[in-house]
Amino acid sequence: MRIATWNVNSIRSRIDRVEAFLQRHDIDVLALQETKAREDQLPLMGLQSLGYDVAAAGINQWNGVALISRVGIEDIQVGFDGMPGWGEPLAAEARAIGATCGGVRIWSLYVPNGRKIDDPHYHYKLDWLSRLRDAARPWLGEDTALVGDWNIAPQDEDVFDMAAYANDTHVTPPEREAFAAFLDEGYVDVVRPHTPGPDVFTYWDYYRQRAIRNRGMRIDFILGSPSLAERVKGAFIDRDERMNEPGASDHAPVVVDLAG
DNA sequence: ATGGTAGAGTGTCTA
Repeated sequence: MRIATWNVNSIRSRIDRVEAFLQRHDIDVLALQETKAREDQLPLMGLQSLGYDVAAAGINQWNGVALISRVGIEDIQVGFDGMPGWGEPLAAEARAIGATCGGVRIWSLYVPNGRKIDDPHYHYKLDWLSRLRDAARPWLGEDTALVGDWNIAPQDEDVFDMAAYANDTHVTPPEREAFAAFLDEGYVDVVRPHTPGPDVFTYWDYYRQRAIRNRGMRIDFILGSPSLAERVKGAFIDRDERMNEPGASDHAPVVVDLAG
């Protein structure tokens, strides 16, 4: 089974590229972030004609998450118990949708950006991650994948220029500690072992021609529970999808192959 | 510190 995650930056403006991506790489399950569409705005026809079912959550033009699957979508959940995600002053957004697809529990996650380190959204980001970790702890014993845009670059090697991000979000010690806490609990970065070398970026800002200059960051991750990690046969970052301008999302898709 | 680009949808907000 082949699963992927992609911050698509509007599913409506890029539906042709989504469908091409699914076909080009023979994807079974695709988790999307920043769909920027309500459920009633989703472009479903083409996806359904390709054999995919869609589960999505989105309530405004900035966020939104979705799961696209051709191996079933069961037990769909939006958010989870005890976790903010709906209706709170800083959180009137859809940032997590989970479902069981082909026997694997997959969560499409769009971690809060944090904006600036003196912004309330920065603290909301850390709190959101803490609650996600609490929610995800019981899932360690199942085949679970936590995938999406984490808005954290966990290592210096994950940033094109650390000096450019001094005193900025995505690289602060508390954010890195929040990410590392998932690994400490037993979740595994299942992509890095299969992408050796320096080309690990998954995101290149639209500004300043950062894609063609390869000034990017690694902020999109697929974390697997131990049993899921044992099934991983390979992984890759579809850099070409990002580099094929114009019309690209600012993020590249990340793909993982599972045995069985 | 600021600004650069892109997408939502017309006012800016978000990233």
